[in-house]
Amino acid sequence: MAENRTASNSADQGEARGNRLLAALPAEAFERLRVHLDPVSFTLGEVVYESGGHMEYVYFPTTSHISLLYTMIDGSTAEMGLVGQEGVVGIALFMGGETTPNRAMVQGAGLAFRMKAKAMLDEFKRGGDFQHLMLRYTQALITQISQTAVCNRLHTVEQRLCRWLLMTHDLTQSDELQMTHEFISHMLGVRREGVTMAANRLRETGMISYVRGQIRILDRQQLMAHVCECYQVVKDEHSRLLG
Amino acid sequence: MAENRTASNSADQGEARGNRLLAALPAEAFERLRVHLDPVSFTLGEVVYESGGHMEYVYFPTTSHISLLYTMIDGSTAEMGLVGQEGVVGIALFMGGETTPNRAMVQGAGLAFRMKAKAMLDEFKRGGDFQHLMLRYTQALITQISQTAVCNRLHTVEQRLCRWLLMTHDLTQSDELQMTHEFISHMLGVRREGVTMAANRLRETGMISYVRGQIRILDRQQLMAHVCECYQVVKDEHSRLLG
DNA sequence: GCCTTTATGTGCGTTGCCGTACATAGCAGA
DNA sequence: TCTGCTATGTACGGCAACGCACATAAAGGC
Repeated sequence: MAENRTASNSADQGEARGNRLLAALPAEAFERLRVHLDPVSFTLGEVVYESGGHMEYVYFPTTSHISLLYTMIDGSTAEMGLVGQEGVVGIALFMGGETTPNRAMVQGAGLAFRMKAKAMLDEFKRGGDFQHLMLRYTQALITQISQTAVCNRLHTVEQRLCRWLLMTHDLTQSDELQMTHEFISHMLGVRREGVTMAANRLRETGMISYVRGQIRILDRQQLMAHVCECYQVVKDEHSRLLG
Repeated sequence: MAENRTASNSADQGEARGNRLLAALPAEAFERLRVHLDPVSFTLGEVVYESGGHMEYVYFPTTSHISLLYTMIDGSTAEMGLVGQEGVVGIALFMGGETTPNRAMVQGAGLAFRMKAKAMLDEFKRGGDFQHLMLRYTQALITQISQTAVCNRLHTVEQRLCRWLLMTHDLTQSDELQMTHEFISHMLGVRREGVTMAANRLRETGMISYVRGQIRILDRQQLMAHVCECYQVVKDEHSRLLG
């Protein structure tokens, strides 16, 4: 999948502007980068980076989105962040760490544009708009991770499920989300049954519907009314930094 | 307190090397920065930055340490990170965000060296060792925050208390930590009674002793055996990036 | 020495989530 | 159509942490 890149042509790379970070670059910087951008198609569940593994590319998602996860020794997992068209996967490459202790996994199938670490670093080291944008995005991601830390501590599964559904919906081009309760449970770091119970309550009040791995968002307004403050904090901080 | 700075003299600023980030700088870069470094004495509970507030300085702690906290609308709080002599407070300034939604509060009284945002940014924009060091430290901090997110979700109060005591001990020059159960409860985001119960169990097994806001670390080995894996993950990643 | 304040200890009922077990219901392939 | 697999529903006991109330104990002011 990750290998279905075409010969670089401008039609492909124009679509890279579907990623909001790339879209925010001035034309001059984007022109320098576009030859290094290759489209990649991600499938659900695909592992983009393994924890501590070698990172060859950074990825700018357009229609895909990717979870940043940590896996404990006992195998239990929890998500710390979620990256879609508003961000970039692989910040460790420009932060200088080369790798991270986290796994990155595709949570929504779709497209991304990848760039070799070296090409990205060359542009980063120019110290211009690209660097500025990457660092501001990184700060937004830090806010997201921080808020996840606090949210995990202080809010219920039901509230966290609302937040997670809203975040995922924001990164998805449709009201249909393809994911099982089991999958969500690994993201929220809770039991599958806990997700089933919470999802059931959201269904009873008409916020969502679902059957076998197909969740439909029916009433965003009501979800927004139900979610904890964390959702809005992260969103506001993101628009302050990159809006 | 924050105003007891002396006329800049080299004796003072030599002590700035007590901060490990400043210590890791090559002499040439440090020489450029040293005239901008002013010693500051922090008292327990002092607020360094307010959430969303103006940030005039970055701070390089030497003997003090500072908590990064988030406060919910209902007043409940939880810590996302802890910064001492190995780090710097105010990363939002070089990340380009100017502020953050977090509060920074002094958790251990002591010294730090502060630098005006502009002077710091001038050096950062040179793109040399200073920038490199700041970014690598930021990545280490991201790991700490991430691990806190996961730890909050998956581990018990007792395990998290062990982790927090060990982290704090690492940043303190003595085995005596001055903090009440009440204070710790705000950091861990739990009830005061929960801290009392957990602390009591650690005392019964001889790991710590305490009376009225004075905690003494008696048996680090046993604490290490009791803590969740999160402690070591953060420490290892920190040495990988900055060791 | 007494009084006040602050820190810690303890009890009690409740809740959220866990671990486990098993039942049902869609869907796919033989 | 039957079979098997996967996704979801439900139940039960257990435990960790909660909210609340109040008891004790150490330090400090007078």
